[in-house]
Amino acid sequence: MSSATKALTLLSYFSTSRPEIGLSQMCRIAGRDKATTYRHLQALETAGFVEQIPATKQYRLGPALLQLAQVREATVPRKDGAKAALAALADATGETAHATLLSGNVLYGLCDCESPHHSTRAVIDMNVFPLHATASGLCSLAFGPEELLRTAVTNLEAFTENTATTEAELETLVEDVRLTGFGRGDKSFATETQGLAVPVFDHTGHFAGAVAVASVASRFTAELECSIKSELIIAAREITRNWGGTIPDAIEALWTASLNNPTEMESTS
Amino acid sequence: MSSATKALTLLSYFSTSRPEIGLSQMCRIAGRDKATTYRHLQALETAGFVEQIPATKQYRLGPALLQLAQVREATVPRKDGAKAALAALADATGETAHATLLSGNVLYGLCDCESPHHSTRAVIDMNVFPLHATASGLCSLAFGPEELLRTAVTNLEAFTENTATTEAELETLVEDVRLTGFGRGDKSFATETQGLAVPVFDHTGHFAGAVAVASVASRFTAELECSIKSELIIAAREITRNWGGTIPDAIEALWTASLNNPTEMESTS
DNA sequence: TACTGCGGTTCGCATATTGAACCGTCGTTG
DNA sequence: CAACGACGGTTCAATATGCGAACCGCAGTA
Repeated sequence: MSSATKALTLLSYFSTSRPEIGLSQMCRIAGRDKATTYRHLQALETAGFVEQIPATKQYRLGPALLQLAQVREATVPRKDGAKAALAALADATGETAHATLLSGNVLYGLCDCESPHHSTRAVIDMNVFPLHATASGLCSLAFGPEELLRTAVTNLEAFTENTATTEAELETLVEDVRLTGFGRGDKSFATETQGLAVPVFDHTGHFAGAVAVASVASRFTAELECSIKSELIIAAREITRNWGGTIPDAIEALWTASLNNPTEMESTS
Repeated sequence: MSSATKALTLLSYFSTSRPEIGLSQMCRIAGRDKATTYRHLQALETAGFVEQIPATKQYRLGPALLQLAQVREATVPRKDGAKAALAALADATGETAHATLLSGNVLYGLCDCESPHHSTRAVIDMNVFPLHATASGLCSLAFGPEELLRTAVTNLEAFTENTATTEAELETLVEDVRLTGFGRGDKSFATETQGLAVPVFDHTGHFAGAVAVASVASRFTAELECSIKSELIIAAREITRNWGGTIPDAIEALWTASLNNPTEMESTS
């Protein structure tokens, strides 16, 4: 791991739920030496990727990110194209909706949207989505590039007791996604959440990412699932259109079949 | 310069006008070795800060930036607070408006807004604003931390023949800003543009950045200048309020005086 | 006063980083 | 078509660079 990579990974520890991190705290989180961490934070600071709050000496994400994100959006304005569809999806289902973006072998969270409909809701606070344990990740494995599966099996971390931890388990899950057209995360990432995802495609015609709904497991019923699936399809079409792609006919057919005989499809898993 | 810093600086070469950069091109721009640049780009890629377009092998900014910028915005939503005011400013003046943010010793562009009023207009395409050559930069030197001037004089690059290139020249310019409350960039950064800027303040009560209007030199008249100044003051008050700060009374007084006897003030420069 | 945890610094060692040189491939051109 | 140059990517010896244990001063506190 290059030292540049090490420095950059520090950034991923910032999140909306933990926006400010002190030096010692960062050392503990990253599991690295204080001097090293300090130098890395300094490097990040000179580049404007973090800034130090003078009062508390804590670090937080810096303004240079706004710059670069702006350039990225101006060049590849995918986030804009997803926002409206996600809002509609969250509103229609009453659950948290989010979109993910595959870049290389990594699935990044792009944008998420909570619904105010319930007081309890799933909160998306991730930068990178594990491929083997989330509905979006399984979608990527099912419809993304084939080599993705090879990288996924190298890290089958068990997030819950439902996480697939063997290559065989994972392959059955992926096969199920290929049959139904829906990625399912049945408490496989967090014990309280139930995820459903569908793939989206970009102008190259390839798999580009996924759009998903994370529901609270305790209120997840067959009716809700059916409703979420319908809305997911609408959102996937919308986002795919915005990104200049089209849903492959094969997948549209899967969705139709899957919605018409849900029980038969579920029995295949 | 740490290798992390070196890798991070590569990111700053991306801009809306140059969103995709190949390996060799990046080497030339950065003036560094090919192998080194390649490794740096790889590190950036694994961190999601750049991604490689499979078709052309060129690199462009990656999706991880969107993540982090989102967190930054959620934590310190300054851009949102400036957007509306900038739009109003651009609309009222018919010129390009922008806001800058001081972090450490560097003045970053935060957000800009072009007015559709004229067919020719100033285009803001900078990540970092030179302190000695822009209206916003002079504002920072005049009202920001004192040590800023020391770092500014270490790089007095001449962008045009009007750029201040000696410490003495720069100090007269800064002194003028301190007397009038307005930063002026009289074709000091580009030969065709005329900038006017005022400082904005954040919740700490310190100088936080500047809001500015960049006009096309050929249509810059005394009337336009007066109009821009009035609108700038309105925008500065608005943005400062949004950032939780207040305009120091001393600066409000400068503006009032400067607007009442513009000729007398100009004679001091 | 002694103790703890904090941000920040020092310094010798060893490892990760460096860049000249090299490779295979592509599109161009005489 | 073969020679050419530009490109992305790789190798390897040399050494610059990053590393971390130990240390410093400070602030809170018991």
